[in-house]
Amino acid sequence: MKESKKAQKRRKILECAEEVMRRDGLNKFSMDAIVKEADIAKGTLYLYFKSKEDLLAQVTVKAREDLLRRFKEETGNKAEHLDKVRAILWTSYHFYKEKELYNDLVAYYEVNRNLEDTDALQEVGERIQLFVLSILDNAKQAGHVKKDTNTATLSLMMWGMSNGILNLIDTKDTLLQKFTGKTKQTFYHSFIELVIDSIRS
Amino acid sequence: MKESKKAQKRRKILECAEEVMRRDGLNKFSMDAIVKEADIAKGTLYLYFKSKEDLLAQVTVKAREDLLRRFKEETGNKAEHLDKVRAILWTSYHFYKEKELYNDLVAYYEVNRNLEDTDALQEVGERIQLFVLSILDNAKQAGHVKKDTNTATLSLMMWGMSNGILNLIDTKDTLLQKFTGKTKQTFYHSFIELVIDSIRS
Amino acid sequence: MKESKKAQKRRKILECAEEVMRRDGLNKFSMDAIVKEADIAKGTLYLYFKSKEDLLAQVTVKAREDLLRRFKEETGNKAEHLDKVRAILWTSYHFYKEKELYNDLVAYYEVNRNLEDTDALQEVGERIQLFVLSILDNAKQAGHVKKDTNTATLSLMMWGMSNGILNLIDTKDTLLQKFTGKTKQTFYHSFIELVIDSIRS
Amino acid sequence: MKESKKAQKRRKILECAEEVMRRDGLNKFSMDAIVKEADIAKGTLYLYFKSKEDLLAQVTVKAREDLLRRFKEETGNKAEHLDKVRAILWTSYHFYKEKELYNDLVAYYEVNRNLEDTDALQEVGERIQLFVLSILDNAKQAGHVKKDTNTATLSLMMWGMSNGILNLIDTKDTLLQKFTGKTKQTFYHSFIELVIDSIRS
DNA sequence: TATGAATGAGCGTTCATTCAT
DNA sequence: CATGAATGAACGCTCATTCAT
Repeated sequence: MKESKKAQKRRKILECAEEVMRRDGLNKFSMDAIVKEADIAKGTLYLYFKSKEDLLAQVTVKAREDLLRRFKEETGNKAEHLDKVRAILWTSYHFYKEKELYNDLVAYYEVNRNLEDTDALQEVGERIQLFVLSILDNAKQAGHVKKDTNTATLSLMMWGMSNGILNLIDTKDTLLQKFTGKTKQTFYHSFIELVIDSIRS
Repeated sequence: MKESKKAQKRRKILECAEEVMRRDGLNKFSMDAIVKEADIAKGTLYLYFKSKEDLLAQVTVKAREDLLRRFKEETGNKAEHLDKVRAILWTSYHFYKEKELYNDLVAYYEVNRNLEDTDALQEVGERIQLFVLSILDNAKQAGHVKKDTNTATLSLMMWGMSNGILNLIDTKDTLLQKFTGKTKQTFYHSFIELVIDSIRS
Repeated sequence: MKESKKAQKRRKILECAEEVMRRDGLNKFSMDAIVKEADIAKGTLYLYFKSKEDLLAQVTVKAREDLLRRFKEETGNKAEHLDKVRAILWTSYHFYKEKELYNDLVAYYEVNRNLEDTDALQEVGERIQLFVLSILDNAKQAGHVKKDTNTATLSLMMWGMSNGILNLIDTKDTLLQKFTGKTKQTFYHSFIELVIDSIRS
Repeated sequence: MKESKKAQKRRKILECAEEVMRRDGLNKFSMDAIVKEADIAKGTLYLYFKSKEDLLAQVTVKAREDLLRRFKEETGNKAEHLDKVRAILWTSYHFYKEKELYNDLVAYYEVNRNLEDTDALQEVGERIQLFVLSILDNAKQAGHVKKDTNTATLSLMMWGMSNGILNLIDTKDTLLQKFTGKTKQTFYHSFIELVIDSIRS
């Protein structure tokens, strides 16, 4: 399986790239650092990824795929429909706590508007949306969510809002303490309940 | 009026810097580009701003001050308490549409964790929070907002959520169309009503 | 006395320049630092000194004049001819310990060959040589120095050698300790006695 | 022989660097000039030397190694012990005449106190001292040098004095002519005999 | 005479990308 | 497939000097 060997190496490089990005920051990391971390030659890196931007996009795709997998795991555990919704939001929180890189990637793409989502990037984004949408639709059908809720809109809105809250939590810790006296987790809990309140029937 | 002449030039440079940042992106813009845009010599730029980071911080301060001014103007026009809250959120929206740079700046400082907010930067951030808080407190006192609402938490949460939504609107337009069929404005309207619903008594 | 007022300011700037050169080093100091130290405007500095190089030359002239003055004081105290010669060499040592800048200046001019001695610089150099020469000639005439000593040659040689030794003392302290176990002062003493031994009759 | 090819290029760059330093001066030379002289790209220079300071240190090491090699050659030719000592001093003279850069390098590291000698730099300096010391010790053991001579002290002193004299010769030619009428070589000869006189038994 | 804002060539260094082997 | 030496444009920043006021 030559095929699998190549894929394996690709995965290894991707993991090293994640590590380097986490360590050095999305604005500072260099291709050199990745090459060193992965213990490969400069040219080899360009054999697998055609540019720095491409590598960044593929790391992002992987991160989003990981997130989707976690969504599925965590919602699978829950019986109640609204708990599944809560699980989605808490997973975003925990995912960010474990691998803050993910949220950096989101923000990075937002700041660098001219980096347009690649096809693969869009595709996994859509898969995430579709999954969240299915959770919401089921909850609605089961009557646990207001009849007049536009689930598609809500699905996207949850994504936007939770990213915004996570960024705030991540960078405005002092302000958070000073104004609310709450921990990050308590603050995020308040956010989740605000969302749930506004949709529950 | 020597004073005013220097201040005038400073303002001019700041405006050129804004333009360049908008055009080239916060991660890509160069001091050279600003120098060229402002039609001044390299050294002159460093006469007014001691480093690239300093310049960035001062542009951010200016943007936040502009935002606060707009908050005051727009809430001043409204009679109803909840309309004042709506005005805050709509102002963020319009402000971003006119000067999308502002939201990038917010996110930028969030992505670059080790760029610590300067004193001036923090101070204006707090002034914004305090202003929004006063609006919410008044609304609560007047009985238009639920008794059990934690206004300080809400104030911060509104900031986080609206930034997240604005980023999403800005970068995921295709997704927005595909999933909801809504315009940016309609989508943002839904967001505002979700917030209002969850706080009104 | 407008004249004296100008001369006074010139002297003040010169002293500030010395201070800055001592503090920041001959290779690192900037005209800005001098302007700040002397509390004058940039343009004013250039009113008194036509360039950085000119300023450096004039500081050097002043340093050499100070050295010559000290030579005269210290040799004046001594009765014995050979003690006067010793006094010359010890004065170089103490002068360097108090104002190491002097030796830096010497070295600086040596490293920067294309900085040619200005007329004023040469002139004070010659005055120093003539003074040392007169000390040596008197000692020779008094029979305390070998008859066949070429005093002019010796005078220059003493200058060269003591500068070399002072530089070595200044920068190779570790080597000095490791190889000889001597203090700077003891080492310099050995040097002086080597010189005296080789000329005394 | 990949190894040798890299070493060869390193040597070539080192030689070009020497040439540029000689031409432009140790305080003025730029990395750009070296790149141009060696006809390589800017980045290539940094592939071989990690900074300007590193390059300077390595050029100095090379110069000192060359000097030591010459010391060994020239002393090897001589039968008499004192002629070996003379050979050391004459070698310094000739070495400086051929590659005046060497003495500048010595002085440069002395002027720039905070450029600490790297390990390699110190090590070759010590090797030189040890070699000279061995010459002096042999001469002493053979009874050609005074019994009470401290050879370690003398070894260092010879280094210091000859550097001082060479600098003087190099930069005070006019003074030398005017005061002594001697050529550089004759003057240096006088210096050597002064040293020899003061140590011979 | 004194000022200090303005200049701009120049610096050391980095790094994404290429290509001959 | 893999290598890693080589590239060179671009970067943020400095500073001696000038000149209009």
